[in-house]
Amino acid sequence: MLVRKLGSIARLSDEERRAVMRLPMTIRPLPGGHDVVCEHDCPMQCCLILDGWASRYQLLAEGRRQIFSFHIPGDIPDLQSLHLRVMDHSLCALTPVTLAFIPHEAIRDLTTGYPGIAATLWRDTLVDGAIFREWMVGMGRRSAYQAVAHLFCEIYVKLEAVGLAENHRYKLPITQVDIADALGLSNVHVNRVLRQLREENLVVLRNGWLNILNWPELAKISEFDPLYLHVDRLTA
Amino acid sequence: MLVRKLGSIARLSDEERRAVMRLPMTIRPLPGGHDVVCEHDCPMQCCLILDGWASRYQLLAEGRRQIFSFHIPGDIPDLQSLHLRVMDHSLCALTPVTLAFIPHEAIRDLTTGYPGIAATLWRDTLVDGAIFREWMVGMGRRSAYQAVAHLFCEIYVKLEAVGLAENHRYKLPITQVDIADALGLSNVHVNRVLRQLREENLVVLRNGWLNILNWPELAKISEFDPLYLHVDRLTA
DNA sequence: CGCTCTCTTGATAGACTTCAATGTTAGTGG
DNA sequence: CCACTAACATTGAAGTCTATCAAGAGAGCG
Repeated sequence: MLVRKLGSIARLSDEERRAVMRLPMTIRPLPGGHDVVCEHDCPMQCCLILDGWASRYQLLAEGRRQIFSFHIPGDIPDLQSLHLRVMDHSLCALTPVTLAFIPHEAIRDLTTGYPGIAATLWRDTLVDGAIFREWMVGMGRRSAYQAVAHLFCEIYVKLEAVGLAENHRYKLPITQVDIADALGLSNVHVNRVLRQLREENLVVLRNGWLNILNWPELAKISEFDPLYLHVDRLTA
Repeated sequence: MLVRKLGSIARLSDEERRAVMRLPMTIRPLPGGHDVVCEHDCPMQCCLILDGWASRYQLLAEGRRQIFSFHIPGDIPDLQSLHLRVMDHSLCALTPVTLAFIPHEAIRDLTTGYPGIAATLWRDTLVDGAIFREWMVGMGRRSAYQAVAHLFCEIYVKLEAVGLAENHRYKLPITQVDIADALGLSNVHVNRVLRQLREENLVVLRNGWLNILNWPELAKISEFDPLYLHVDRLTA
């Protein structure tokens, strides 16, 4: 899985591929809703998502919550702990997940020995940052309607890039509250936006499945430009 | 300058220090308001800010703008171009700036030869991302009042960390429009929030100088916790 | 079957925006 | 030294988007 992920970002030499394969991993399932790491933790390992969804978030006073990102299989959502000792946010499983834990030390040895792999992982954190910026645009300068549409576009492109979605349709195992906390909205308003999107025959979200009925229009109204996802590396 | 910056993040060995000193640089001044790199550019160099302020931003339809970050001397605001070919946002000088341009190739050679330096720069992009996340919290889950206060706290800590501010007072060479575009607000509302902060004897912004009159209270109302800036490395 | 979680909808309220006008400051040139 | 300009800051009034509160409807689960 990791080889596949890294290979999708940059070409790996055979030697690099073997080195990645040698990484020690502890595979462990975790039930949905459970935290993987919490704010203020100082983890000694990173995790690779083999199956399921996760999200990074932070809790604030009065029950407020901000979700920073959604993660899908192939992601390493806590790669930052490799170089930042203390977690400044938490990571939780949105669904039951299967995680492969890799000790920091092993990753550090790998990146020291193979600068190309270091660059590839580094690039991953840069894309991570690019997605944060795009979410900032959504919260700061887009309407709730556009923001929700944009999120659905983004998730589709990410899922499709790793072969987990096609035909503008995908499993979206998150609640409306999650969407609200990701976009800085209230759950009530998310519900209304979803209804509007449904009534306009753009998107239908039902029973955990998202169906994009009119992709061109959805991308247009949300001003979606996938450039920031930088999935173009190999095709460019 | 670069040595100082990197040294403030992690200890450099003498050899690493010498390698950094050998980096080829082209120093060039730029007038305020000018773009350094634009969205869709494919730069072949990064720039280190020697003097002045810069900001990263994106323009949207109907004159909307989202500012992603403010940068001060010592920052390398376009480090992402090292690994992401196409710029997904722009970088402009907020004030007249002095920039040191370093070719990508030189940085790549450096990071390949010195994994410790690679890790240090990588860490820098991780902190960059952490700041984005905190801004997301501000736009998504904090009131305008809190968000403005939080921004002032953040900038102070960043400036103080590089010795450019003390006594809870600093030069803030940005307009209210800039603040609005950074926080996803209107300039009118920023003005009102500033008035409120002034009337409550918390912060005064006048003639480009920011004066924090009551730091503890300001940090408290904005829920400011500097953990996410990760300036603790050497002291921890 | 009852419990809990999530979704849905209406009514009301508040935060923030937009529009528009005026005041202020700094810089420029006569 | 003063008029003139341009950019930035300030204020009021009106409007809109989104939040909050509240209540009911489904859906999944032991």
